[in-house]
Amino acid sequence: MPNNTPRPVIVWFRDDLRLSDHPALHQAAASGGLLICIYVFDEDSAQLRSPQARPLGGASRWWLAQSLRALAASLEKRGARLILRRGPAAAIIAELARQVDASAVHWNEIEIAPHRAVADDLAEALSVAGIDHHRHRGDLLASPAEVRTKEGRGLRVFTPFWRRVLGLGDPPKLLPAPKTLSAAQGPSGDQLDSWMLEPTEPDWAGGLRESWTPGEGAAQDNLTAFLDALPGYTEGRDRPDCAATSRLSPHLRFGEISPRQVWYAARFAAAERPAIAGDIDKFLSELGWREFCRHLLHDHPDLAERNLQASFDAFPWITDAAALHAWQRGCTGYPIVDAGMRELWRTGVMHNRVRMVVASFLVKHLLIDWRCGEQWFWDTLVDADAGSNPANWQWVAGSGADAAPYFRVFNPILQGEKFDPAGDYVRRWVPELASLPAKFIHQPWTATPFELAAAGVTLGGNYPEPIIDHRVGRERALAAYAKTRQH
DNA sequence: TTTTGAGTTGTTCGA
DNA sequence: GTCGAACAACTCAAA
Repeated sequence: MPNNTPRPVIVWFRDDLRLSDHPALHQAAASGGLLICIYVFDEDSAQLRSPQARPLGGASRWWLAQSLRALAASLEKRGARLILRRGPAAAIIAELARQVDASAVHWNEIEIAPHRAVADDLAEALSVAGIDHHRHRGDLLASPAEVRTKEGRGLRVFTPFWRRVLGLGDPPKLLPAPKTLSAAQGPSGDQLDSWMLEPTEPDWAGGLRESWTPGEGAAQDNLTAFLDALPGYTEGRDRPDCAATSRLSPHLRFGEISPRQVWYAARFAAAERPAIAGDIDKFLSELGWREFCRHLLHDHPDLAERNLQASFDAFPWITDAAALHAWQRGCTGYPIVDAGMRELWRTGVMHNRVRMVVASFLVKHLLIDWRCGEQWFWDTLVDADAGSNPANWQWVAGSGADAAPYFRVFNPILQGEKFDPAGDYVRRWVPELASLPAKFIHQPWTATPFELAAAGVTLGGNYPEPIIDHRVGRERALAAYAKTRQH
């Protein structure tokens, strides 16, 4: 006698913690089966235990926990449930699929080699078990296969790369969030707290909570508010003392919003307001950089490990634990650098302009290997992305694709005066300097003892002396780069 | 195959 | 104070 109960359909959530424009969820819901939604916290698959797939950093773990709560809540609102499991994803999902006699498993692809490899394992296990699987398009505007040179290589210069992506036209149309979901009587899962994603003793996440609301709803709100305030983005985006950036990066990182959604929202805003077309193009090109870095990672899975330009393998990096520590804690004596590093520690992000300044300082003034900086960012950024983080560090160091020329050494005083002219950004994150006049805020050592005393600043006391003289650091960097170029 | 033009984000120096 | 040149040479993409 035939069983009329529809068989369940599994949706495997990954870096796509949203309901709208979610191809896997959309298809699964449309297929009419009863849904089982699952997220697997996977630090156990062999493919994810290599240098090419590092465990999440502390800040990212915190974000993940909040984002999963938000996703679970919005699934429940629509009648479904999020099941949490921990362990090797392929084995766990294949086993679940057999247990519940699933008719199919759906997921969105992650175009990162180790994640693809895990998905390949699952696909194989499901095929053996005779269960359908559907791999849906991932969170890229274009697939790496679509953007190749005539010789079949990936593009390594941004401008031609982005022209090619733009030439492909609009990405696939957006998919609406399913209005209601029919959930299967699902098996049980883990309690989120048992994963210990959030810090307890000490609880250092206070600054993250103050700064962010993870989840799809907040991501959409941020996007709308940002596009409303977009005029002037092209200049404003470089000003850490102004709130001109989109603040979408961690939402994109965890797939709470898709790049396609950002793309269409921006294009719609441009159509409505032709006057801001230039600002829109500039903003979309930032999405292009995310895309570029991910394509680069696709072609170079060891991007976080290995210099893209092999000539840098001989670079004379210095091991200096004390200097690295001073940089990490925001105690270099350069206010703009220290402000950035403290913003990062407190909020899990750093303004883009300041990221370049602190990165240049670590790599060029201190001659510390870019991988040390990349790893620190990986641990402390809520938007730490497997593509963007190493690609941009390599860009600053000069070892990357389309890299900055060696002689581009950011002057931390000049950068501060140019992009934080009144010193508001420094005052916010380095409060011990808050009473200094703007004239000295980016170079407190040039103030007289009287002026320092009046502002309550003691150099070498409550604020450090510069750990290296700018001119000395610059000359030393240029000399080191000159040596590398001879190879 | 060869050639050509171009390449995210800067700083310093001297006229 | 402002402005242009120098800071190198190399790789990439496309014609």
